[in-house]
Amino acid sequence: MELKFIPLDYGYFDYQGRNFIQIIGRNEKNQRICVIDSFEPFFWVILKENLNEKKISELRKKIESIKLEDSERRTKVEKTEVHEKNFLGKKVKAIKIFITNYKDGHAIADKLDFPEIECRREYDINLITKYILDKKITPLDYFKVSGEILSNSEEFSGIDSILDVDICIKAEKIQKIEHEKEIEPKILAFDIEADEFEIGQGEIVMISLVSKNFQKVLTWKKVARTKDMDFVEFYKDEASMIEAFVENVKKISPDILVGYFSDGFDLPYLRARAEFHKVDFSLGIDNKKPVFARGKYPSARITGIVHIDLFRFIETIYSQYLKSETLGLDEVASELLSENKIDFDHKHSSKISEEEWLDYFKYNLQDSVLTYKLAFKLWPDMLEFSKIIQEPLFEITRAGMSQLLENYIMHNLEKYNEIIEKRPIYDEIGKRKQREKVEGAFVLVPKAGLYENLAIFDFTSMHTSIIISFNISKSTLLENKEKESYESPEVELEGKKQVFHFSQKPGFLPEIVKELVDKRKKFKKEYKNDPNPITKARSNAVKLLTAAVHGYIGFFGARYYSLESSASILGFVRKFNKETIEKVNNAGYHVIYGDTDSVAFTLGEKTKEQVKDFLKKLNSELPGIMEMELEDFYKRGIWVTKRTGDFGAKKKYALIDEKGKLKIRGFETVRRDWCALARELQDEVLDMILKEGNAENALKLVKETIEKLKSRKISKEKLIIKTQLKKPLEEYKSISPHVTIAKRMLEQDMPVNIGMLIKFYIAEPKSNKKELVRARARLPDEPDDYDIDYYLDHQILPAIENIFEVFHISVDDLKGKKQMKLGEF
DNA sequence: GGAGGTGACGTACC
DNA sequence: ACCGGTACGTCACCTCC
Repeated sequence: MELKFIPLDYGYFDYQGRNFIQIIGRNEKNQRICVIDSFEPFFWVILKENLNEKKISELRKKIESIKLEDSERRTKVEKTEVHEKNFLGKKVKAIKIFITNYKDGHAIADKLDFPEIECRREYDINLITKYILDKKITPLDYFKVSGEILSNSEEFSGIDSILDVDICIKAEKIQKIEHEKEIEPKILAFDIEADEFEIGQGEIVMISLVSKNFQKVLTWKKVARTKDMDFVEFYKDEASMIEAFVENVKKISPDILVGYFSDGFDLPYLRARAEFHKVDFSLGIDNKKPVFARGKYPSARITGIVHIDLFRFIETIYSQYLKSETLGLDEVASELLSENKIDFDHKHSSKISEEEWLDYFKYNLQDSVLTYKLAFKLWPDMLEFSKIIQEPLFEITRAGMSQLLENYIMHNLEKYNEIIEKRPIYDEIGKRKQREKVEGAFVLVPKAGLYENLAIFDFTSMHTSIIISFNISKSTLLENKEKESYESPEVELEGKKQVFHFSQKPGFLPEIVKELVDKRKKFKKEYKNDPNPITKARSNAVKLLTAAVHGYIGFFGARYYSLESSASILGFVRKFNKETIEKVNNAGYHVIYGDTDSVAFTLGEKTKEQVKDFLKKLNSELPGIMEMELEDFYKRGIWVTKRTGDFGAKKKYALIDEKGKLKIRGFETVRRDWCALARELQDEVLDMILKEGNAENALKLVKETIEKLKSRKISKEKLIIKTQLKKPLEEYKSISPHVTIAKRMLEQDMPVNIGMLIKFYIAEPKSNKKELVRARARLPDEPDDYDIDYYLDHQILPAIENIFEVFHISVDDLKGKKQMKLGEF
């Protein structure tokens, strides 16, 4: 029997002490397929140099006799093989050790303390990753599998009758085939509403479910049905509502179950309530409950159904493409779908009036509708990440950038015959985290002012191109200088100034990164020629991976961590930026500013053509694949002074291009922790100044705004300050306004969660005494008067003062009041 | 008891 | 534990005189 399938979900089970892989996927007839594949687990020991054949064969005998007696299984070394491999770029002899059960890899490795062994590797890799590496059954590709169909079979303790699949096949051979079209997954979105925010503390009032041609809200509240409530199903109590949820999931049988923050809220809540009522919560196609992984980032895994928490994917990966200031469902849906959540004032279900229930149901349904639509919107990105990195969707949607890149690297090492380096253990991580920081990039102090006629050059993928051009990595770092080697600029590391040398023999990591850069170019072109969501996602995915390489090398949890490499890369970054600044100045331009990989300068008398020719010349002088590009020409730009000190502020500027489009960096306008009034005013002031080249109209606007503020004509909405709560309240050493407000919210039984934006405004002091800002902070619905002086001195003026200073206009001019002279007292 | 420095904190840039 | 260094600015907190 032979059939086609696309792998979606990977799991494994033990049978007679051995590991078997259980892949759940779909075929072209849209049937759900389970493929069971064997897996021969193995890891490596790398031998010390110069061992003779006899020694090696003696060692193999010793290794082959290893058995694990105290294990719950009978695990032993099944066989060994000797291979010529590479490890960290060096040729090594290694023994491949096959064992009965991968889960005992650690225990067996612990017994391998023979003096002939240099080190043991690849027993710390996730079993599924190891399987994909070994057999190349990569997620979301098409495969042809031949083997025995299991139907009411005794095989694997009757697994085929337990699993809810259309076909279960025991694989003999699996072959990748050319894919016809991308899979269109069956997605089911869900969302719950509960009475208490604390998980399990209240009752779940309703659950919404949305899939293709399917919209439902399940509830147990006794509400009089109105004609608009067709989508609502009523149940006798919370327990039977949860049962109905499980039944619906089983009936729809989706490939993907998607929620928004469902790892942290919806699924744990459902589990807690199911446990409370002793309701069966077996969502898996194997009739098992979801498996919850605890930790800082909890996750919920369901056998056979890929559970995706969209919030997780957006937070770690997709947020860089978004403008949204918060990553809540409402704002993200608004940006990506131009659709919003339904406005509904959340309250305890006991306080909801008869008429309000319909709105609450609609609200709940809409959340699932948005989640469903977002899942489709982001599907190309999840698909492409999964295919490029070759890891399953569940992992891809939860991994950080470093994890993704590391997986990409691991899945691309075979070509280099490399044995995979170990993950740092606890002690090592501790050591790495304690080390002092390496010096970072260079930022040029700008001279404050308004400038005309500018251009910006920047290096394309600077850190990554340095890694490739100078072959920088853990494995290419030389202990001693060699004749043919790349030399880093002098850098300070561990208190001493030093220079590092890297081999000119290409290392596997820089090579893999180079391939990534080539793919980036290829996919970018592909997208240009054929713009669609898939080509766009593909191009973006490699772009993100390419950009993450330097961060990965300096990340304490990385397998290929290398502090020397990181310090060297940053040394080159500083060198090239400084050199460029100098060259630009020497060529008769005037450099205004530079940060890390960029340089901004005025053209003076020079023409654009001259600038472009000059760029060509600069590029011809750059080594390796390093390259600079013209970011753009700008009509005007403004740099301001710091509020403390009278020199130019870094990372704070505004530019206007020739089409009149503004590019604002660092200013309060782009900071979400400033009130809308200050942000909008600053934005308009910058716009006027950059368009007009002078401050006259802007000054008028400021004076008008100040007058409005003073006469309380500004709505309170514009004065709300939003600050994120970053940690549990009790961990704050310094009690700032937003912490005070969060505490008050808690007292009023309002939901307070880590990560949420705390909103408040500043009211007039109650007494004459000078009160702390936090004493004057109020919740948005508290009815006090806003503090005019606070908003003037702490929001409006700080936001615009330094801009006007460029035009020699002082604060007193701004306030529009004649100054009190000393003589008047 | 007010001035000024410093640390904690949040946010942005690259 | 889940990319890191540079930088700005606010507010609370502490010390000093």
